[in-house]
Amino acid sequence: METKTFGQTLKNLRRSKGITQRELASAVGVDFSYISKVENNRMPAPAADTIVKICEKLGIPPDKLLAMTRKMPTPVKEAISENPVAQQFLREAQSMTLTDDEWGTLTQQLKKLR
Amino acid sequence: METKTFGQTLKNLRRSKGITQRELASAVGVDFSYISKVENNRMPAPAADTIVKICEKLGIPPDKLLAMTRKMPTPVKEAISENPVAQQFLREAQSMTLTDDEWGTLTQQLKKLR
DNA sequence: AAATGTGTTGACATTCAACTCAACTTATGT
DNA sequence: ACATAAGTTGAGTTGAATGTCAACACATTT
Repeated sequence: METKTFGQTLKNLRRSKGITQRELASAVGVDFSYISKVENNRMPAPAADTIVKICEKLGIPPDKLLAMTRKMPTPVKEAISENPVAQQFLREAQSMTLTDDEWGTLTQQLKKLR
Repeated sequence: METKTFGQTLKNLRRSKGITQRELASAVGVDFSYISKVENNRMPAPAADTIVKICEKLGIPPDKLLAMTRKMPTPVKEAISENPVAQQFLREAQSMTLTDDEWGTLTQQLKKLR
């Protein structure tokens, strides 16, 4: 399981779409030199919301890149942090160290809720 | 439902255990004047990890105090944010804007998992 | 009353995230 | 070879989070 860095992964994705750093940067609203640094791991990964914008420009879902950074997009974070019951749920879940399958089960049950 | 502030709640808890600000502070690893400010709402609530330490010293579960803040302990945050499946669950949940009852139901189902 | 323990306040400090800006280098097309 | 496009690098900025330190006030004990 050779884990690539966030920067390398981003660089590959961007190139595969034939987009320059400048194009990506201006679409996202940051300086292109910042993209360069991120791609070369000179800086930590961007804020979650910036990652989401990057993925929009690249036309891909943000899940993979987000998961590499241990960051959460603002809407998700707020939805959770404003709700004590949700927090309770997450603390339980964490202390149980759920498997992926179990998370999947919960997602199913979540959908059945409506 | 008269909601007490974090500071007031902490002050009551600490006093009920007969602990001074200095004792608590040194057990937690912060300056006692910081505890004072938090108790008097001169500062925002401490970092989640600090709250956990406070509760350890007080001999109580951190849930109640944590729930009063919008913060999540590092282990919890990391466990969910580095797991794509968990993130997917959260994105779903967030987009559905679950009620407290629904979160409660999920917590029940979570416990039934084992 | 003096000493000691406890609490409060204002000003300042540190760390980190998340960048920007200007200058430079390298690669590419004509 | 030259111009232009693309990428890299160093230094500095801004703001939020999370505190520290010194000075003082109040309360309690001896």
